Amino acid sequence: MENSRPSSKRFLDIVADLRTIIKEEGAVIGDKLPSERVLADRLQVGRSTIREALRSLELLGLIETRRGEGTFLADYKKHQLVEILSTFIMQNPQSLKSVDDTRRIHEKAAIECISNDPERRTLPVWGSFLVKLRGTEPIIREELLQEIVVVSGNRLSLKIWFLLKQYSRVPYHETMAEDEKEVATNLLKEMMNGNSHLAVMRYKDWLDIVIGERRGEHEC
Amino acid sequence: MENSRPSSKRFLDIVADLRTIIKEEGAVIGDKLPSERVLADRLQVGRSTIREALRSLELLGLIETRRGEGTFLADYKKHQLVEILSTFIMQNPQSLKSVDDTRRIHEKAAIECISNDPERRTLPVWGSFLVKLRGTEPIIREELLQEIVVVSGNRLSLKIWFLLKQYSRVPYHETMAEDEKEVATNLLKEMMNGNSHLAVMRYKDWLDIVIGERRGEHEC
DNA sequence: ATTCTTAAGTGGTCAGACCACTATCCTTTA
DNA sequence: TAAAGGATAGTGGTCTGACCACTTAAGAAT
Repeated sequence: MENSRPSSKRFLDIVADLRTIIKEEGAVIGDKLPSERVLADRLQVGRSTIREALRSLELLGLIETRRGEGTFLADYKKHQLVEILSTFIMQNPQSLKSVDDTRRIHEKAAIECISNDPERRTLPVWGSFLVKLRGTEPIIREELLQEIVVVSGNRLSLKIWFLLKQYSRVPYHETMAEDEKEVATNLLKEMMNGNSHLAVMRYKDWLDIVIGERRGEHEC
Repeated sequence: MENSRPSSKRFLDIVADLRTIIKEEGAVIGDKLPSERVLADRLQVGRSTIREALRSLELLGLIETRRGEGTFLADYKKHQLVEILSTFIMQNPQSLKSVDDTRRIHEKAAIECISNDPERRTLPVWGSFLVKLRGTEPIIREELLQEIVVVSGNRLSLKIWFLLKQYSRVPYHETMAEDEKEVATNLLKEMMNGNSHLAVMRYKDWLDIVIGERRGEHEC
């Protein structure tokens, strides 16, 4: 079975075999996998080969290992995909602008998504935000944007957004000023009305307030 | 240096150390890395630990190993971790949709960016594409989109797009049909005219052709 | 019944030994 | 001289066995 065409890279076969085992045993997220020694015996390979395969899957975020306990199926919805590449491929974070621009791309897309979806744009959470914006309580900037990106429903986009937020120079953790609240209110209203175009314009107004400069530049 | 806070997973530290070595030596794609035995000696760890790290990076497609020759920096743009994640992570159709949606977010943003930038939208490369689209030569789908994302100038967005393209189920490597060429032509024209709104609409027309279904859904 | 000790099981790491393969140098040969 | 061939060193691929650090749970002592 696993002997079909043994490639020159045994550990790659093991990766495939592990997939088979997981599937056959119907393992669910959080379940414990057989120990390295058991796997080595069952697949008739050395333990080091098993480990090379497991470590690869671990770096991918597919499994999780705990010393003294065992190996477990990880929640691959939180794949470290982006993190790995952010530390390896994207070794040139010299362009903070790229980070900010990309973050805005996702924010803008989320706003449009919600505006165009009758269900999402009528969620009660937006009404709650409107009330809070009218009040005097301090509101952190990222609260609103995070809710927007979350509600848009694209988990990968959300993941990327969270990552970029960390690298961003935009002061997302600060509270909103009064005029800022007004712009945010307009943004929400346009979004709830399903007018994605105007909602995006209000979003850009808000950016102007937060950042100050940059208007008229190409907005990439 | 590499002894700063050794985590419980040594091989993860090694992964980081390898990144440092690659960076310091200014290694470029195709360059040869030090041998496993040399690395083990230099980083003061066992060879198996080095191998676990290297195998992880190999599965990610970041390096390439050839028995008898050595380990080389791979071209991450082409390698196939597609297969791995499509069999592990991407079993969940929800994840697949996230990938496709996110990829479209970046494509759409790039189109808007270029449309709104007088310099970028008048680049001679678009004229070349128009000519090619009029001709009978086969054109690969991703050629045009890749050029668009490249020209948009956001390197981070480009890297994310490259990554997502690998995971995507959309047949980007196929050639364009005749009616497809017409839509692409319209997309380019609107973009060159600076009409981002219409350009995006043509882009969505193109998506309809490529994928077939999905129209009227909320487009996130 | 509680606490403590112990043993078994697990992942983490290392060292050494082969094997298979590749490239290179160097001898042999035509 | 030039080509063919073979020995050799270096590389990744794999296995074995041995520790270590840690967790868990069974069992002993209180």
